[in-house]
Amino acid sequence: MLDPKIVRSNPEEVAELLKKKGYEFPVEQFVALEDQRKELQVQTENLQSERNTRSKSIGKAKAAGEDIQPLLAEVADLGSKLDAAKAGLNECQANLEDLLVGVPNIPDSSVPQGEDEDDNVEVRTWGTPREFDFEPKDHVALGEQDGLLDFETAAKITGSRFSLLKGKLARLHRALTQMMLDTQTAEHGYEEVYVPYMVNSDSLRGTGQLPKFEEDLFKLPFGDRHYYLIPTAEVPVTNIVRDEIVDAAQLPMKFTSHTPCFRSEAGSAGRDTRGMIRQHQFEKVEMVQMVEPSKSWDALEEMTGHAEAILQKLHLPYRVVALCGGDLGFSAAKTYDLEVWLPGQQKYREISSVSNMTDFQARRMQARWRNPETGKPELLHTLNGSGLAVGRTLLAVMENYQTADGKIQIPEALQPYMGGVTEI
RNA sequence: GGAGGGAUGGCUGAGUGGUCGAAAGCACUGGUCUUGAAAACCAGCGGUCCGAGAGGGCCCCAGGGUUCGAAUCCCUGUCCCUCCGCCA
Repeated sequence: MLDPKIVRSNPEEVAELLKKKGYEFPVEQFVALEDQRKELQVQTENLQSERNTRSKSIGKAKAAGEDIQPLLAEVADLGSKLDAAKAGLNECQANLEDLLVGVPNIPDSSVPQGEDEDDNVEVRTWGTPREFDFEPKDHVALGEQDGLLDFETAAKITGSRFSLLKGKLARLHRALTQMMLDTQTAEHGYEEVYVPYMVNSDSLRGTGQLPKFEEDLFKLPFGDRHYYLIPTAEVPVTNIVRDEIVDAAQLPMKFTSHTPCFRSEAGSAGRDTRGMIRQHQFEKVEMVQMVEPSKSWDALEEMTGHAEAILQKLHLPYRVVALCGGDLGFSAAKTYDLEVWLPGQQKYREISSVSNMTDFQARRMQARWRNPETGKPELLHTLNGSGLAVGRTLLAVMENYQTADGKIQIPEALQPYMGGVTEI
């Protein structure tokens, strides 16, 4: 959520900044609601003040043994007036809340202008795409030739957009996960956490998936409410600090977690239907940081490096792109995507996304730290990034490390995790 | 699933329907003392909203209710703890 004070004081300016994200902020509607709120709030608070004063005097009179009947008569209709005022105020505040909770984060000034992914800006590249002296296959062809990657059986078990890995390929998937976790914990200082894979709606509201993006989630009835399968570990991990005030000494908080991710992929019918690129269920090693506000931009660069380190260990060529305004997510102020080279598609494809959410999620979550300089609780900044998406890394390894006879060589960094296996 | 107990400020923890936003301790901040530190002593110290300010409102898990007045009484829900049962 944006800071209501800032929105109130410069609604036009906020609207202008949000245009970069392709979002039209309803200035007039907001200002009208805000004016109404102010009036109703003052009115309600005056009535409350009056009730409090009078009730107190009744208490005093009673203690002094005086007759309180005349005083009771004076407050006779105060209650109903107050109820009416409160009801009006509540409704108005709910409307304002609904409006504000649907407004995306303001993009940072360094975010490139643009509408969609075609306008993203390449920041740097690493490595050189390998030259093949044969026609490289894509991961589907590679995996299906010996039945290690089996989409048909997965479809039988569940449906489309699920995958079944077998044997050494399943192990390679696990090896990647372990290598990523070990790197993030041992080399980059993250604390590993194991978290629930189902979350409540408060958590999703905190990180910004709700209320606007419910159709992207798997929703499970539970008693008289719902739980949701996590679309990313960002949700449970970031919500660790929801409704907390942490000491400055605890910052930065750096967590990493390996979880499955579940996405309904609503609205993506027909896109990336071949292979493991876009699945309802996939694994990811996530990095999350909670930092003091002045440090979040440095943290964004640092975290991007932490994701890059994995690709570098695997010697996978990639590029870093800065997302343009139109391609930025709802909660993000700035995002770098890492795109890995896929020989099967002759394209760079997203494999990680690292974002600074500034105080946007923290405000929704009321995640704060005590600033030693002011002694007051202030909002944290939150960041998250994939380090990395395991399924996509697996297929990147398959395609980049394939041999002419259809085998897959195991990158050196993974061999210790593969029990010495060097080729599949 | 059954039977009980609980939820109060950053933390621990008192609390009578009426100056209770709330004792006390810890933590924190400032001061005295000290070469310095510790200890001791003194003082300060919840959050949030509206307001230029004065000031005012709200918040004792959440939502309802009773009442002139609720942290305190009643109802519903959530979470935690203990015991029994079941269980990977």
